[in-house]
Amino acid sequence: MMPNSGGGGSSVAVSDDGSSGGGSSGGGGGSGLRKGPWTAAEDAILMEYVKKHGEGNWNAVQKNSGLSRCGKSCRLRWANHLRPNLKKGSFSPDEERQILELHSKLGNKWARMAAQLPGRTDNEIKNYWNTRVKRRQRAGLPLYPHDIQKQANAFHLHQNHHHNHNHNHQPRPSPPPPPQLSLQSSQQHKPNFGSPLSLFDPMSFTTNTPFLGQQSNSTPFLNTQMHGFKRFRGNNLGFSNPFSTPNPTMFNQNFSSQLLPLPTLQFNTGSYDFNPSIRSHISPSSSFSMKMELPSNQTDAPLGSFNDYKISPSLQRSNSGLLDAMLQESEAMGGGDNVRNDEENHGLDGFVGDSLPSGSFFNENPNTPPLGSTRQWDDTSSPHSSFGEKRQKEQSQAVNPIEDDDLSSLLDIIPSTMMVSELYNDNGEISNGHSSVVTDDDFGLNLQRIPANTVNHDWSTWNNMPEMC
DNA sequence: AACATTGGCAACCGCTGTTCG
DNA sequence: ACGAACAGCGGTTGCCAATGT
Repeated sequence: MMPNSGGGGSSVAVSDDGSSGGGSSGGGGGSGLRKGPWTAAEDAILMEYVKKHGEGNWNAVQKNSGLSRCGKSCRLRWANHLRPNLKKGSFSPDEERQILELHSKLGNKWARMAAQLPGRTDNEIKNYWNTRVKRRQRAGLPLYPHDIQKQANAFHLHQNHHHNHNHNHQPRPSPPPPPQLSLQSSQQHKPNFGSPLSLFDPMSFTTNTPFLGQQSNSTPFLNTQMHGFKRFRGNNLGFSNPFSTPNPTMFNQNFSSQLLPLPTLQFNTGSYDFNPSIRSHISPSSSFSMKMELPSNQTDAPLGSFNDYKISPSLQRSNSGLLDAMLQESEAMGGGDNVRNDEENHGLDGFVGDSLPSGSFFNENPNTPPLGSTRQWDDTSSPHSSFGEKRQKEQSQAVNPIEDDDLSSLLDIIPSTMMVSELYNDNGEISNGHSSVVTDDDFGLNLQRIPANTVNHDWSTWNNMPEMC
């Protein structure tokens, strides 16, 4: 698909209130703030501002730089497009699987998911998921492969057990949500799929399922768990520098305990067990597909180098899930001990061909008409999907320098063996914080529309999916 | 060729939580 | 204790391009 050169947010407009939502976070209150797509000039201003002052205190951007954008908009633009080490382009199969696994465990906690996917933003993940949800929903297919489902069950059971075990020791500030399909806020009006595994079988899913009954009686994830960390801003004007090195001490003291969910969601595993009789042996030996693109058409201006960013001791002052991700990525990319050499991992940890483990991606939902024996659980049917890009695997594996019980339990469930393409292209990744420009001629784009009969590997169904699209 | 549908994505919106005076 | 300011999260919107009919 073409990069969105037009930019999403409709036409450029001038905001009357400037305070897009939330309290006063918009700042500036109605002084002709711009809305809509960002221009290169605006990007440059914002980049320059962050370069000088670091992240945080976004409302000061407008005041100090003359940028006619609300602080909220600045933060968003920075976080999603301008900050260093952002990884643009399609999700790799590894990343896609990670998203599945994380979503199965966390639900629509995009920011936390993004924290586990270096270089990816919550918005990206959210968009990916939403489009995928729509597609799979239309197709009546399960969202989670069997193995991920099992992992998620194990995870939640473990977490629940862990929680129960410590029940008398930890305050539980969040009351259970009302029975509903998701754990989302009351602003949600449309049917949604926020709950972990709630989309497992959309065709047969009803509010009477045991799963929901369990859920309704359970405590949701603690949405506020991160705040103690996120709000760890302090004495340096609230600024942080996104280009500094993470402080391991801070991680040990704050990160893990704040980041981790404490889900107590219970699952009725028996009700959602798939028939694993048919297995898909996915041989991801596909062509590498990775489009690199500007964050938008507005960022084609020279954005300057980050090399001269000052290293501020105020790094972790203002924080976010995105910063978490950055910190992790920084750790991964900085040649730390956790970083594994690319060369070591090529074609190793992943499964290849018939050795692909636990890939029983099927929906044997009795309510769903059989689609044939070749039906597979199929996510990379997404035209946005890509294959290969192995280095993301290393990144994802090297993500977490943090260890504690909860996080370990989470990470332990995520298999170290991810699907790996046999073919890949090392050029297909941004690692230096600049958006690589790959034109629409990028082969990855072309691959997305390859007819099934021209793709000579088992993943063809992922690209084709005649039943679905 | 024209129109409709779909996919992708940037940006906005509404809300909540935290910090600070 | 209270409210304003701030920061961030998750959901939604709306545009554009590609694809399908």
